[in-house]
Amino acid sequence: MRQSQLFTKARKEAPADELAKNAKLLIRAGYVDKLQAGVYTYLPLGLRVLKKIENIIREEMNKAGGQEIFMPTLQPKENWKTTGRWETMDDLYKVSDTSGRENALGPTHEEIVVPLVKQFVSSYRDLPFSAYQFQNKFRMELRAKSGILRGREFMMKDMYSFHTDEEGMVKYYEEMKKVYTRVFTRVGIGTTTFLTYASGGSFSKYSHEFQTITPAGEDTIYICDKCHIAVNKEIIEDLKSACPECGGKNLRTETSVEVGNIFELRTRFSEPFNLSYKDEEGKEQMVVMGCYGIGLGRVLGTVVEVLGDEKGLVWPEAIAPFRVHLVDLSAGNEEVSTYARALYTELNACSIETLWDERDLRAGEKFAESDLLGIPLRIVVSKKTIDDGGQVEIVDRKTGQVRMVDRAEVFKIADGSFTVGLSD
RNA sequence: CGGGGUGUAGUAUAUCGGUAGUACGUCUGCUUUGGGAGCAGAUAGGCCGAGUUCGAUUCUCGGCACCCCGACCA
Repeated sequence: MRQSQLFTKARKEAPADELAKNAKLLIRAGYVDKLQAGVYTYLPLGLRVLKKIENIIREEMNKAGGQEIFMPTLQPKENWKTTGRWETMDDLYKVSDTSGRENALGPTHEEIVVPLVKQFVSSYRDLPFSAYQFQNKFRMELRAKSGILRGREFMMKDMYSFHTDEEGMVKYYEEMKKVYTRVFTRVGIGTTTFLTYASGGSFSKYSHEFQTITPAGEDTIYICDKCHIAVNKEIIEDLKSACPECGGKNLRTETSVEVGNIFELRTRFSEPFNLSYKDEEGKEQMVVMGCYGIGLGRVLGTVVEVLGDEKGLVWPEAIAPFRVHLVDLSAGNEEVSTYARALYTELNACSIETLWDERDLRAGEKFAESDLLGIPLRIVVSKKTIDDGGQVEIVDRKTGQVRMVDRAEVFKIADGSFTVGLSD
């Protein structure tokens, strides 16, 4: 994409009232726009990142056998009455239309997915399976905060699994722990994200959260480095400050943000909707459920919190909006301009996503903005690089390492065999 | 929801009970071109409502919005 055609523009300064690093950087760089507290627009660059995160999650969910669906936001009051949550869920948005009909704006989708699958499940032969979706959730947070980390409307992946018995559900649940670990590794926060024991609420003994260490978080976790797991604040007392896996008491305290969670729902929702099946003997049994959530915006914001530096955003390759930022310093020089255009065309031909900054601006401005945008590899083309024997300069955004390389070498990026900053 | 803070141009800010100033941005022109460059010109602002006052952006009250702390967060 040509940067001159991008309708958003980077700003020099962040809004004064934003304190959260993720909000400051994402707004400055033109990735998101705040409409109101906890409600954000994803602009072209931000949406590209969000979609990449979405696709990684989609791949992993599909691998785990998940079937993608898309359920409505507008949900009839009756469904929520059935589970009792119309009254008990404090952060439920309730809307009524001119006919007086009341609906909930979905904060989660058990109330929808359970009646849905009830239509299709009647025998043990129909189980198990899992269904998931990417959907905007609405939660009336009394206090939206921390930029995009805690919003009132946010994109979430929610998956629901259905099983004949607890054993099958637990097996799948255990599998999902691994799937989630893979997701967070792939989006670039693997080393700072911990499977965390949390309170099971009304459903089971424990649930599990995925917590990423960052001072921007609002949770406290206790990490057992030996087992590479953590325990959250709510249950650390119950566990007598010991690791639930090895019993060790040598736990490290960290501030963290919850990027995902998995719950054993068991029959909490199958009961009220009477979601049952006939077993091998023809006996009626309750379907056993699990559910698995990941907040996409929160993952994006967390990556910014963890990796962003004083110059701006820093994206892991897997979720960067573009792979290459082609900084063209031709400044009206035909030779340089032609060279840059040809390079851009070739990069596109190799399917290397490239943002070409062909705007007529001074170099300093372009570099500063390039740093802000955080695209992993910067390729600089200028009079200087051309006079240097037709080489280009490649800069690794993360490490700041600079290398002059032969032009042909640039295209090794296409098959991943070339990365700046790695050993020579 | 309890407490605290802040509302002035697109952004960041200054001043003031009496014509609202600066920087950045944006627009025009010229120069410049490896770290947010220069010159000239232009553009654009007092959150909303009520009260006090000859006069309110400024003082008072109410509302709203945003940020922070707490509570809450299947």
